[in-house]
Amino acid sequence: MKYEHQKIEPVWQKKWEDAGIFHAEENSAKPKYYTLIEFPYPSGQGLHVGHPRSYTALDIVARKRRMQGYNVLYPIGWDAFGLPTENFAIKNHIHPREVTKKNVARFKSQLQALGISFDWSREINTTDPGYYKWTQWIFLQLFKHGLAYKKEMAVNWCTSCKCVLANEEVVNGVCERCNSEVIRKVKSQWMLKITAYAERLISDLDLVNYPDRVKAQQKNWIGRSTGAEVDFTTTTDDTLTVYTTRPDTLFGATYMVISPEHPIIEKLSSVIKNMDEVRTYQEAAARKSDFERTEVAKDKTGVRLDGVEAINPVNGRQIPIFISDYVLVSYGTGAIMAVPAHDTRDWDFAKKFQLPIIEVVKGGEDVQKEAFTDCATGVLVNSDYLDGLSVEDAKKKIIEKLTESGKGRAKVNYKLRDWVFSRQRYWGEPIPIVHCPCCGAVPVPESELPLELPDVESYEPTDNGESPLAKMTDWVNTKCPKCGADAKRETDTMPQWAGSSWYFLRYMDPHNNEALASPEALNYWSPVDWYNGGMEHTTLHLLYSRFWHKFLYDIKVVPTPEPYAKRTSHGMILGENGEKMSKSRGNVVNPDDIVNEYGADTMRLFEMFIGDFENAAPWNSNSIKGCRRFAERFYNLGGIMTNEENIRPELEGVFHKTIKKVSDDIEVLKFNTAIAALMSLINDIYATGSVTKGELRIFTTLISPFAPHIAEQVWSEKALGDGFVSRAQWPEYDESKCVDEEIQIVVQVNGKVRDKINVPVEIDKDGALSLAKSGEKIKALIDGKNIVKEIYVPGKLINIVAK
RNA sequence: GCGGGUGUGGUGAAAUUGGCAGACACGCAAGAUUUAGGUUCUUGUGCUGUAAGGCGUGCAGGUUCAAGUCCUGUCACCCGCACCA
Repeated sequence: MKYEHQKIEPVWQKKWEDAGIFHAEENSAKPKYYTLIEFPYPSGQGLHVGHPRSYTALDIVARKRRMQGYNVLYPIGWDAFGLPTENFAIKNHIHPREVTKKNVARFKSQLQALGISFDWSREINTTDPGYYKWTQWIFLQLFKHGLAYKKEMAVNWCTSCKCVLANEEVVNGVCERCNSEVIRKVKSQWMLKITAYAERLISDLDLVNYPDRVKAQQKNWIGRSTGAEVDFTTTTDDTLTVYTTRPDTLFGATYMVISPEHPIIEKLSSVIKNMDEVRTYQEAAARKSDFERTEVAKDKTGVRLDGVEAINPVNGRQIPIFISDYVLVSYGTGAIMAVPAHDTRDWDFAKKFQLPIIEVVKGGEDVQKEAFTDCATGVLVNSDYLDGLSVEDAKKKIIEKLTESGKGRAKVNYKLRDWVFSRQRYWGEPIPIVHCPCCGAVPVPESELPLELPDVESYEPTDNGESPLAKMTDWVNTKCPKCGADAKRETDTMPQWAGSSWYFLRYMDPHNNEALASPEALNYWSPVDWYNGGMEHTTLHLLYSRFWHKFLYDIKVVPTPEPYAKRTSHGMILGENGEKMSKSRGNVVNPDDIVNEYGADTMRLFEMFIGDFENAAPWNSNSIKGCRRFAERFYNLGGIMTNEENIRPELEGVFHKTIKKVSDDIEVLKFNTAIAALMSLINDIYATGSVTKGELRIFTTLISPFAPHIAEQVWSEKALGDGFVSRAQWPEYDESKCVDEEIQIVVQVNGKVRDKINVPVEIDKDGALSLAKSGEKIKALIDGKNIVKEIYVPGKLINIVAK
């Protein structure tokens, strides 16, 4: 028989589906294991070769767990709301629902052709009203708990999508999706108070098993800093509060800077003599996009407020106040005290505006030439009662003093900002809120959920920045659920991140109409045991979903404080030229072509063999052949099978070692070396000219998570066991059989390998040494020399140091 | 600037606590079989040298009997954040 993947793969896929062997069991007595991959956005391009890297990896884990006796949940669904679908719909005048349906069908058939052991009976879709009913429900709970609020604010506005973007969606000042310019625009937006969870989002990272780089990146993004707030009074008797991480340098503050948007400017407009100049600067700053504002970062600009000064609370000194766009309104208090001697940005500004620079921390070079910013070594000077203290001690002391006098307090700040949650778009979950002239924002009653997306004639966003839903007057005009007065529905929709912030919960109980999932299902399946996904989601999806989950934990909907016990991350698959795959670069590989030509098993083996799972790897069409050959060599083993059940003695050691290696490597994502070990084993088997039935059974079981179709085929053709190999038991190894009786050790002279000898494993130092010295090569090298030292590492080497 | 990562043959890459650098695979070369070609099999394949030997994990030092691995310095590239006070 010849190995024909086109024939066997669809057969086994159908048999698996018919037998439902990958369905998670209800009410199972087995221990549970929940493996999760990031559900795909069903784009029009179809599956990318990057998708199977993650899916196959956790498929291997899921298949191994089933064979180890676990009740495994490995689900799949569609993150189907989103802009590309909507844009395609607009362009081609098709309803986004139809586009989604088509794309999902294509993705599904592509995934099924890969033989991933998903439980298709639990398939979900975020655009399904039965699903987004609960997305809306969660939003209402957030609203009721004061964590969803509406706010007039400057937002990121994509000029092409005509839509608000979250900070996370703006990359280098342009829209992450369409690369168009993003400008700032003041609009009323729904916000989610993720900042209320900032502290726990950091501290609870201790509860989970994530890679350090993921934890570091999340911490960095949340950006916790400790310092103090200090109240400065002004010559007009107003108060200006600043935030600083260096309260110890307060005596060195020689001016203040507030952001151009700071509200005190309006308050002081009658006092400020150069208001025209101030207004001009404010307008210029407002016109700048975030991008421009950071592009020209190094050149400081600003305007001094003429007619008002601030008073330093520790020494009563009057200092000028500037406005400058290097101070951000969105962080801290939107105002800073400037200490040019010890802050590089303040130093630049002071030099440009010829402001005094007073040294208050000694230890650096001349502060007139360069700011001294090191906190670890300096000693305080020119600072009254702080003189002589270290920076650390001075911080404590000044905060103490400020607190006593009521002029300041310790303060923690975060870079993380609240989540801009509304989008002026059609293809998203409607926000279930009614705006009533008397009652304000009123939640749609839960009994009326889902609030379905109405059909509209045109999905184009409007030029004034309103959602296409605003044109649907029949839908928009409604009654206030509270007082019955005429009211209007909220017309903004939720961002794509909404549906993906809780989808893993829905898989636990996907058809429930009474709750997002039953408490029993949540208790049994929570938390996700192993979640694999891309690094690009670390500060978006992963953070958002941790936030939602923590909120659901607080209101006692879910049983665990963290959603994912373990997170791992795959590297990208790059084009053959080492660049990111993209249409414009012409280096895209279509997974369908690979599956057709080489088969799903070869595709799976190749993607796992390609390199370190966590690092990026360039595609290499040549290497696929090696994996295909391996698959064929495995299939051909059937042709040299004998009917013995035992493992032959000469292969016993290598079999046990390989079982151990493959078992261990899967747990630590070393799929490449697991496959290498299997290749090596098959080479050893071929070297003997035959394979016993017992040996082939073990080999087939070991390879089955990687190449399941061909494994099933060999399992059934050679009658290796009952039913499916996918239901067989994972092989065990015997530690004592992993150790060889005779081993080769290396003999070094002065650290250089000169000889190799075979010794029994239990040999002692003297025995090994005398054996080593009896070799002709070694004899010649140490002859007539003084032996200074002899090192023996059992099982490894001997090193003779001779002079 | 801050945080994280990478650097090893012609190529993708391996390498428990420091202990044989290059497993496994691709490619290449020679041979065998079959053939029209491919497939399959065997052998070889880090560089250098006829050989013995010498050299070799970005670069420069250091520790050690022994360093890809530890320490100090340095270069290059990649990813994330970035006027966050």
